Amino acid sequence: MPHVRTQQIVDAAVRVFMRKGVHQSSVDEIVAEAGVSKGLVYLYFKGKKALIEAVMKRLFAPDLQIAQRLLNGNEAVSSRLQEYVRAFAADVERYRALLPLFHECYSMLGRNRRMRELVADYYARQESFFRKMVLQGIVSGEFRACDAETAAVSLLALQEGLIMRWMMQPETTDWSAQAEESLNLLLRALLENN
Amino acid sequence: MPHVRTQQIVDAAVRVFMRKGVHQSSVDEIVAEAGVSKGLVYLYFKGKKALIEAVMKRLFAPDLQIAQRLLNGNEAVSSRLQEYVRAFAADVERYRALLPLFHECYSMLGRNRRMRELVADYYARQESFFRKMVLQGIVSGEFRACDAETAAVSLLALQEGLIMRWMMQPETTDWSAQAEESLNLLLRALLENN
Amino acid sequence: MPHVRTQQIVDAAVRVFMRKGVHQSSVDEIVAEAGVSKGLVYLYFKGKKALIEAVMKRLFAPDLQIAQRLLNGNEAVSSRLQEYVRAFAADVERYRALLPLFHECYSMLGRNRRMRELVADYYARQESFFRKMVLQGIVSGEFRACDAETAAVSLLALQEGLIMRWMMQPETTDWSAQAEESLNLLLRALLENN
Amino acid sequence: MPHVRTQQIVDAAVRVFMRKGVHQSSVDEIVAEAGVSKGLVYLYFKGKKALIEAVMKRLFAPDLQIAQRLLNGNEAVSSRLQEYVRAFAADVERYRALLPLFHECYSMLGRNRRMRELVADYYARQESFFRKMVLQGIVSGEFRACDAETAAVSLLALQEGLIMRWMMQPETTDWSAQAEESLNLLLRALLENN
DNA sequence: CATGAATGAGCCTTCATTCAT
DNA sequence: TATGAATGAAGGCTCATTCAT
Repeated sequence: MPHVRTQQIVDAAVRVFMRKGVHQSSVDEIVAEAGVSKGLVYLYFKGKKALIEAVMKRLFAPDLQIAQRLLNGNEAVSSRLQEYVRAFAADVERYRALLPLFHECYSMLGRNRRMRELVADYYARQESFFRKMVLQGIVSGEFRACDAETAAVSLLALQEGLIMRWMMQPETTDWSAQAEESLNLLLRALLENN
Repeated sequence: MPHVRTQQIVDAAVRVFMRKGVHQSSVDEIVAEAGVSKGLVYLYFKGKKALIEAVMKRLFAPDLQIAQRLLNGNEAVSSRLQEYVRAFAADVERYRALLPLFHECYSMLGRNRRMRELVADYYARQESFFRKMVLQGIVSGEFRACDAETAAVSLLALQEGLIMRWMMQPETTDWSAQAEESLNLLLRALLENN
Repeated sequence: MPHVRTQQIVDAAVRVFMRKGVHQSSVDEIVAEAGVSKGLVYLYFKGKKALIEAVMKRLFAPDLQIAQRLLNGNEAVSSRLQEYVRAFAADVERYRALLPLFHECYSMLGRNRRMRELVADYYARQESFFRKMVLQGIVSGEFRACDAETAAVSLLALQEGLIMRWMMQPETTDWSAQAEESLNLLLRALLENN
Repeated sequence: MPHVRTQQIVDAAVRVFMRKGVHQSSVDEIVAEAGVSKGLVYLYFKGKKALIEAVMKRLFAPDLQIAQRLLNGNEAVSSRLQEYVRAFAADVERYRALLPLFHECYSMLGRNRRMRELVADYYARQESFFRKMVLQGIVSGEFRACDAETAAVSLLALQEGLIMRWMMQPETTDWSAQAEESLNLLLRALLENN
């Protein structure tokens, strides 16, 4: 799968998709951007749909690395969640041009099983990360004995909602701070002596 | 603008978009659904883009009526927010087939100023509703003296995030309850004696 | 069905198919020949396949008119069959450039149900014509009491086989005479006092 | 030409052509079926056209062995022709999946000189066989003094026509019997005392 | 106001063929 | 001999948009 040519084409597709959106981009444009022939795309991908899926797969991949690292940290869960939010905010900042892409993908969910599985998998992992973090907090006595599932769902929803808000108001200057404040508000509901 | 023919076409467009999505729907299909001629669509709308915008305008409109009513209520803010969540959940349940449509719109935000304004306006109103509610709570002593802006943003983000989650996991049986639990968690961070 | 535009497109398709064959002809060429836009073809025909079917339908149609006329004649069956062969030979002569077309169609029979039905129908009618003629001959005492079915099948086979032979040896000068001689040979097996 | 690799490729091509037809088959499929590399095909054949020609050459080749054997037989010509028909019917039965292939070839005749020569040669041999048989019959007094050429042409046409009929009506159960009946009818026109 | 026949640019995809290795 | 990655021309088809009536 990490074939050099696959990489090259997916990279180009990401760039073109960022510029024009998925539906407005033609295979010709991707081909031109990648510097390969049109036929080659169909040698490595079954069609445009498959290429889109590959692009999304690639875009979803890196987000979970931060989570994995933080899961094994020693600091307070609150601190680690705050660090996560900061890292995530930086990530989103860097790939902000990709946000519309995600929404295009989300809009396919009802009609594309592969895409649905891809996205569902990503969200399951994210939720799992939050749940584990909350459980760590409860076990260590940092958090009160709340329902970890509800907390995880709320944290995830908060994250997603903030991204959406950010997409709609790109002029917000200090998005990272806003995200942290929201997180802190929610943490207040989780912390023990509060 | 509220011409009877305009209405007829937009209604048909909504139905077709629900069935197939915005990009997969052709003007021919909408025309057939509306029972009008193709030329008529171009008499009332400048093009497909304008039609999509009209459709979204219509879809964004009604959601805020509940909010307006609750804003003038007498019960505790917590109760009214809970009621809002229930009403909203019921609404989303009813129009769940439209969710992908919204995402298609969101994906246009970067390249369509009209759409951006439309959506931004909607979110501004939503946020305003939450902010006013929080302020009411603070004034009445129900909520502690927190930052109303942050609270409003968080409530809005929570709402959006939950919708997205629901879209991705349509099998979730009791979505309304889940939403209420998340709201309660956040309320815990806002209530005075907690 | 006999829409003026349909006619126009089918006519053009016949001409292009005659020049290049079915598979070597592109829709663009047909469109250019017909002097209409590409989209129009797809307004009247579901696709290239459907267009080919329409072409064949048209080509099969006229052959049966002669047969119908001869069926109601008063002369001896032998004479009328001879006349049929002459008329048919003239017809084939005129449309000789179309013969490869028929073979292209025949080669589709296994993978195209519509085409199969079309051709089967044509052959059923032809056979019916020959059977009725033979029966007329038997009833009138011109022919001996033979199996009309076998005779019809043989006449039909003879006709098809001669066409094929002619296609393969276009240089044959007097094809009509050859066809008549073959018919006479077969008639010898059918006539009473022989 | 009878190189082992050539054989291997042509064999594979025949199998693929039988499954999908000439035009619907890609070089890739033939290559996969043959288990060789794509480049190799172009090493042994100038292109797809040349490969098709090689395939047809192979398919036309074996049919004449029966004829040769029967030509040297001692039995009555009628009997031998009947035997020929039976053998031929069995042959066609066995290779019925190839019939569409022949029609695809026939449709190329007008635009492919090589193919034309190939087919013409085959038919010349077939006709020659029938002519010799008829002449044997005339010499031996079994047949009346008819025009051997006309008789041969008729026999050949009958054979071809019957094959075509069979291709179009694959459901015909006893094709061999039908063929024999048709032959007998024609023989009636050739036999002396009739 | 209203129609719907007509347009044509543009898209995705296929596939015979080549060539560096 | 043999490979198979790479090519790119060409094809079928869609669909937003126009315009004569």
